[in-house]
Order: sequence, then structure tokens, then C-alpha cells
Amino acid sequence: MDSEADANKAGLSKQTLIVETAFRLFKQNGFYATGVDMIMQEAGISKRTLYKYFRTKGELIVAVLAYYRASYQSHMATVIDPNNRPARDNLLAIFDDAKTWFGDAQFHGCLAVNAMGEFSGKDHAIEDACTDFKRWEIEVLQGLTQQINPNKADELAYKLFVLLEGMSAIALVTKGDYPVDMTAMAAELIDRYC
Amino acid sequence: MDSEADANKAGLSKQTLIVETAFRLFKQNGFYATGVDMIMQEAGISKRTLYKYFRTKGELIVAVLAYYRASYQSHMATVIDPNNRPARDNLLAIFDDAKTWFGDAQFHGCLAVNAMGEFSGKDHAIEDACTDFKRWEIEVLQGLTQQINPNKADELAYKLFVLLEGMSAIALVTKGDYPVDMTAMAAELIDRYC
DNA sequence: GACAAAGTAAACAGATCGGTTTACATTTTT
DNA sequence: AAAAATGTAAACCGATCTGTTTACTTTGTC
Repeated sequence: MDSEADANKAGLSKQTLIVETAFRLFKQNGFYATGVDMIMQEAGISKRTLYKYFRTKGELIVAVLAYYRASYQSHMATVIDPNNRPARDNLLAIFDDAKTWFGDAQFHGCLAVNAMGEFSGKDHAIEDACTDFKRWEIEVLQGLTQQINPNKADELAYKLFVLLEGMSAIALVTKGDYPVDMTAMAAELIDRYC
Repeated sequence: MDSEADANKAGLSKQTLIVETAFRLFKQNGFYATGVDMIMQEAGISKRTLYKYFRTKGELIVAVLAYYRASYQSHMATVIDPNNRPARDNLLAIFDDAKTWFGDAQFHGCLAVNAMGEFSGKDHAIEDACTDFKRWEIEVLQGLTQQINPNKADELAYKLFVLLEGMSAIALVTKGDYPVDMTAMAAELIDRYC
């Protein structure tokens, strides 16, 4: 039909190619340390094309954070089985998944947290993308804790969120080697709300 | 006696002036975003002096992280009363302190965590400074949990550490407004180890 | 085959990066 | 007073930064 359809037929539109390449590089090297030249060379596209789809590097970063959220969302869909499994098991599955997720030697921290570290107080659109991401993370937990204890769903969700964020931050330092079983810790917490 | 003594008499040696200025700017703007020109202008010193005390920007960053640790250490000394207070109270005091600490509108996350986000896999000396800082944080907790439950001191310390790191990471997003009482959550955790 | 869209490659812009060097002023020690 | 150390101010270096522009090539559509 049109050229975009052909590009999709080849697997990727230019725009998603740019976003996915930038996503990988931002994870590896951070945001400031990753120049647009590096992104453009790694994606095999010209600088003009990059600036056609994204007017500034900041816009690209926001798009990458949205992509990060979307890809994490679809990953979550494979971790959570909403119908045929108790909410407790789904929550613990999240923690088990996080353990392998954070334990990857290539893991350099949550991209949204890192973006906050680099742009907090400097770029409002990026800040918003990060808070949106974290808000969604909490909502996923709330959807599950709602099935466990409707009266204290938010409270439990938030406590579990603290655990997950703590795991993520510590993984950077301990190289994903947790001296305590975090899934068990989450289970203990959940069971006090049943 | 010598010039350093005079400088100390005036309050600051050049070296500490540089480190403290860089410390403030790194907290505000991040590491990559803070150029040496900005540090040197803000400190009111020449670039040559800066490069006399620190051969590279990376060396300065390592020094700043060491300063961060030292200043946090002396702050901890004011929070913890090791002799005349039960370890449980000291631990809870740490959580209360962290709440106000992280709730500051100027708080941009733990400097060591942010440094990891920017330099993980890129600068070995900086990585080491960050892990040293976190290791010390855990040791402080271990010293207190030891008094509560010697058999499971490390386990409890690590769990409390997860809570603290989680609080810190979330503070960036929620602006330090915790929907649950984290000190109470820590207390519940501790009391299961008494 | 003409035409428009979308692409590449590369020069260019001005600013800033980390870092060096030169020239000069101010101290401090002898 | 002479000498040495320590500092500032600023030019300078090559590289890199985000972003623009020019010229040319490919591609798909009518």
C-alpha cells in the first residue's frame, strides 16, 4: 500500500527502529552518555531521518520511555495469568520474574529511575514519562491486591512496590545476588493482608 | 604554618571547596550534565587548580562519592544513639530520618545509585565507590540488627535495606509523599525478629 | 516516464565537553 | 629582598554535543 506498510512488512518502521535502538543504547550507556550520532550510526539511518521523527533528543527520550512502558506491559501479560490463577500467585510471579529480570548482568537499573536521576528538575516532559511509568507499575499491583484485600489494597500494593523498587536499586550494587529470598518476603507481607 | 593551615583557618581548603561544590552540583544536575567549567565557576577557582587536585573528572567524582559517604556517616552519628537507646529505636530513627531526608523537594535520589545509573559498566573506580557506599549502609544496619537477633542479623538488615532503597527510589516519583507509614512497616518487620 | 516522498551522506553551525598550556599575580618561605 | 610555591585568567586543543542544511539517490505512485 504505502511505504510504511512495506517497512512494517520488513519488520520495523524507521520510527520504531530508532526507538528500539535508542532504548538499547540508553539502557547500556545512560541518556547523556548516548549521543544522537551513536544512535543514528547504530540504527543505520541518517541524522536527518532521526530529526524528522523526533524534533529533539528529549522527544526521543520520552518516546523511548513510552516504549519501555509498553514493552514492560506486554511482558507483564506473560507473567500474570489474571483469570486462572489466584492473585497471590500472580503477585509472587511478579517477584520471581523481577529476580531474573534484575539479575541479568546487563541490567543497569530501571530506565525510568535512571532518567529521573539524570533529568529530575530539568526536563518536565521526561519527568512526566517517568512518573507515568511508575504510576502504571503501582496500578498493576493494585489490580491484584484488590482481589486479596479490597479494604487495604492500596496499602499492600504500595508496600509491595517498595520491595520491588528496593530490589531493583540494590541489584545494581549486589549484581542481582540477593542474600534473602525476596519472593518469600513478599509472600509474608501478602499473607498478613489475607 | 603553611598555606593549607591558613586555608583551613578560612574554613575550607581548596580541595574540599571543590569537592563540596561538585557534590552540590552533581546532586542537582547529575554527573554528565555537570561540566567541569560549571564546577570551577561555581567554586570560584581556576581550571588549573581543579586539575591540580584531581587529574580527571572521574577522580573528582570518586572523591565526591567518598565525601558523600563521609558526610552521611557523620549525619548518621547524630541519628543513632548507640549506647543509651535500644537498637530497635535506633533503626526506627533511621527510617524517620530517611523520610524527611528523601522528602526534601531538592532530593534527587541517592547519589551512589544515580552514579551507578550513569557509569555502570563504564568506570570501574566509580562503580567501586558506589558499592563501597552501599556496603557501608548495610553494615550500619547489621550493627544494629546484631543487637536484636544475632542469628538472623544479616537477613533482617538486608530486608530493612531493601525498604530504605525502595523508599529512596520512590521518593523521586511520589515527591516524598508516602501513602503508607514506612517506619511502621519497618517496625513490623523488626518485631518479627525479636 | 514524470513526480513526489523518503531516504542517505556529509558538510556545517555554534556550543560545550574534558583537559593543557601560557602568562601573570599573589603569597609564603628563606 | 630573592626565590619558590600557589593561585588566577584566559587562550587554546581536539573532540563531541545537538541540531540544520545542502546535494544527491532511491523508491513507490500516478
